[in-house]
Amino acid sequence: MPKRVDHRERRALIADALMRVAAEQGLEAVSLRHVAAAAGVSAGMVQHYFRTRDEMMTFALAVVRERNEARVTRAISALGAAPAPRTLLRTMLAELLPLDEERRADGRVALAFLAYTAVRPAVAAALHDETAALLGFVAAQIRAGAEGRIDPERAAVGLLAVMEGLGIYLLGGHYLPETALAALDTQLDLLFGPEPPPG
Amino acid sequence: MPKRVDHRERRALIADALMRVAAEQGLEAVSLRHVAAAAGVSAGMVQHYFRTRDEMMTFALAVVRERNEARVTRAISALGAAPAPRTLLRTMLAELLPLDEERRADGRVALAFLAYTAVRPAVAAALHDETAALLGFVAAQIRAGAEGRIDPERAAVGLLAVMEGLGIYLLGGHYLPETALAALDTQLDLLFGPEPPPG
DNA sequence: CTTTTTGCATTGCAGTCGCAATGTAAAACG
DNA sequence: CGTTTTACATTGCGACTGCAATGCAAAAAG
Repeated sequence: MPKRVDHRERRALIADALMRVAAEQGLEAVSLRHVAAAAGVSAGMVQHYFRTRDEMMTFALAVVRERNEARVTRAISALGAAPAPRTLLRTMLAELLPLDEERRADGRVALAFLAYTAVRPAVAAALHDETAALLGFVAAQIRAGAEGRIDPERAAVGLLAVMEGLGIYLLGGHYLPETALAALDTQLDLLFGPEPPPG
Repeated sequence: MPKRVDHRERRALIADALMRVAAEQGLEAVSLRHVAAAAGVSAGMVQHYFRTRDEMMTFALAVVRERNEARVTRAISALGAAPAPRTLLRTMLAELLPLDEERRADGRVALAFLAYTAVRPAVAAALHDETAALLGFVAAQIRAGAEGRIDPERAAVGLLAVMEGLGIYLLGGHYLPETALAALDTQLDLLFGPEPPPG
């Protein structure tokens, strides 16, 4: 086996370029040649690492999900051991919101993929599992931290929906970041009772 | 002026076909020829009523928004005079969720347009105004109906976000319609206090 | 050394795209 | 009547698309 190169690295390089194109011009502008140009490589090389466009798209979708997962994991582990459920949820959900330009770019790509998968149900299965896992985690936190007034499952569905909806509105530029964060805190107030965050 | 035809009617016919194509295959499949085929007319006729593709897209986007507005207006007026704020909000928000196949199709198109406008900020201004108007209305209802415990503005942002997020998850097939409705009612419980709906 | 496999570049092809140009039929106007 | 204006239909062009095919250099294998 000659000229060993790191396949994952190359694919990640190409996927990065793809996401740059998608964030700036939409998924419809993602073509072999555009991505190649954005990555500064030849179109043939892109074709060498992704035999079809769909294969490239699927890989990029996986990258988006892994990025989000890494972000959440990092933010949570930075909280130290056994944080309060409310703090944990607030940290996690705020991390998932497109509050800075980097996350906005990722969010635009995620939104484009959301519309993409809405028409290709086969690809949407992975997202389904991700939501289910997230939902279970959030419900557990609510169960642990909130008073027993409300059904944790239902409250978790609502809380995740708030996060998702705020993300959409933020991407559309309808709200300022502080408005979205205030709405998120208000939602947590409703679930956990009013509690001014320390610091 | 010869051969008088109703321009609005023709444009609506074409826009209907466009939305059928967009709902089934995504916005990227919306081309002059595809739309013409779906409408059962020639491509030249489409070009006669929309000089550019962008003009056609913009018109279709307006149609989506008008459909939603009409749906909400109809559902609200069916409530009779002076309904309770909570009832009003629940009716309105439930009407905006993609709970049946017709609204799912519209929702897929709306989602596609959302991703579309995320990359074309100039087109997004109209959506911005719509959100602001909706937000003011929801805030007024909350102010009128909920106890003074919470800031109506923030609560309105959260409530709209819940609706939007539930819509996204419903389109992705992550939740059943009854799960989404239960989450919506839970959210209203949080704002207005637990109150079993009559009937 | 030769052989073989891999990495990548280039080229070409069939198809689709938006859009302009052109043609034609028909109806209102003078 | 003729003229003009509207409502389409058809054709064609340049640009772009995904993708297959082909070529070629370099490095590992024997």
